[in-house]
Amino acid sequence: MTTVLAGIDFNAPAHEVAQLLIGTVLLVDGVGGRIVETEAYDRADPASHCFTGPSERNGAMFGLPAHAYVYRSYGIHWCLNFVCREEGHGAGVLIRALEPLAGLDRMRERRGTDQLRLLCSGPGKLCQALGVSRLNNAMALAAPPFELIARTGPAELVAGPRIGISKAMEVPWRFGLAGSRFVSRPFR
DNA sequence: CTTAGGATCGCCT
DNA sequence: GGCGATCCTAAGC
Repeated sequence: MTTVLAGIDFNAPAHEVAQLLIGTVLLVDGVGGRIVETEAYDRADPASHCFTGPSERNGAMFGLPAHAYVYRSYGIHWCLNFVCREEGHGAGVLIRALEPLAGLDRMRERRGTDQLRLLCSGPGKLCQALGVSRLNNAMALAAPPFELIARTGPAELVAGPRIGISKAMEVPWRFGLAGSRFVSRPFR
């Protein structure tokens, strides 16, 4: 099984994969859009779920690269990560926001809003819009229902501190597509 | 515009 | 028993 998908080698540091993912298109069962915001988390990172080692919840992060790690946030929302592997350790990239492109009607139905900007502008929102749940945990990104499509041209990136964490707040591992109005919060 | 609080699950100390 | 890689709503300025 290859670790290369959409021209990206997932057997690489999470902060590199996080940048390469910006601009690629993610579909789940034909529903999705362009990735415009990501965050990287790795094994040496106190803010990461894998920092303290494998557990029932984070096991997928220590599994195969180019697979999904889905966890429940605040007991309510689902969040989707792409598993990377650095030096044999677990790491992941949190998918934080998409620019909606395909399956808009299904997204509107699942999200309960007509406003394009509110469909996928956050990790919990995009999982709801794409129908991602625990069922998708540890699934290969190379096979249905997942589909990852390489970007056609270069992407201009912006970076900043990650959102919603209380540790390692100085690490600038939040990445976005410059100028996109579909990010969860503006970059400054 | 900003801030505060509630929902609610699983892991951690 | 505490605390999140969140989101929504309501209230305050």
